[in-house]
Amino acid sequence: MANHSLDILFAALGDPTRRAIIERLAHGPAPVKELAAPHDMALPSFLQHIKIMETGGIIATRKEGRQRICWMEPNALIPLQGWLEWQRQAWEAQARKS
Amino acid sequence: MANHSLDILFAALGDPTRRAIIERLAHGPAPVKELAAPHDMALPSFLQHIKIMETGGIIATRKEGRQRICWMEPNALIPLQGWLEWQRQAWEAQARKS
DNA sequence: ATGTTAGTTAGACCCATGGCTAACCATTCG
DNA sequence: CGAATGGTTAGCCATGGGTCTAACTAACAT
Repeated sequence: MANHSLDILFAALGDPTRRAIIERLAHGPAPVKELAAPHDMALPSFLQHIKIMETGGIIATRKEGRQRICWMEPNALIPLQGWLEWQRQAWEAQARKS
Repeated sequence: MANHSLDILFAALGDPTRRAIIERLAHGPAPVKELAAPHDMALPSFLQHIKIMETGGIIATRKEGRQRICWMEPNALIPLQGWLEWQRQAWEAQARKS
């Protein structure tokens, strides 16, 4: 079961900066500047993370004046929950047999 | 919230070979040879994946004769489910406000 | 004792990732 | 207009991840 979208999603969440962005956006949209503020990192480096999550479908963005507003794509993480749940159930089914 | 263990867990699941190993082990323990069989890959490369998951606490292993048996560490993935669920709830709480 | 099986260790290689600076646009403010 | 703000693009660099081959060890089979 080589699922390319799981590759991208799991890899995206493997970085603490990106998880922090998600944690922030879960509470509502924000411009790049505000998202970047807590991360001691040059803006271009930070923007890279934004782009990774946008192309991965985890967040979406729109240009508004000179700002770029970012927000969660709330269903993006469902495949991950699905996969994890699947594993858990497979495990429990086999554990019950022994 | 820089959680190092989430780093390791998410990164581990970002690789399709490693997810496949988990999917297999969810159905019960197996020796390295059997795990490696479906993966067109040299044994040392494959062993690397095993080691990553073992040090990440996702699987455990024991030497048995000349084989090494691997099995799931069934609670390892709980932090991931926890984090995902947390995000989902944060999102829903803020969505309700608008 | 010899050969075969199943891992293991060591070393090398390549490319993707994550970070930087410098220079450049586009929008808004005074 | 001119300066400041918020992003963006381009190019560089170091590190790490995933792969390989070659050579070695430990256990089992004959």
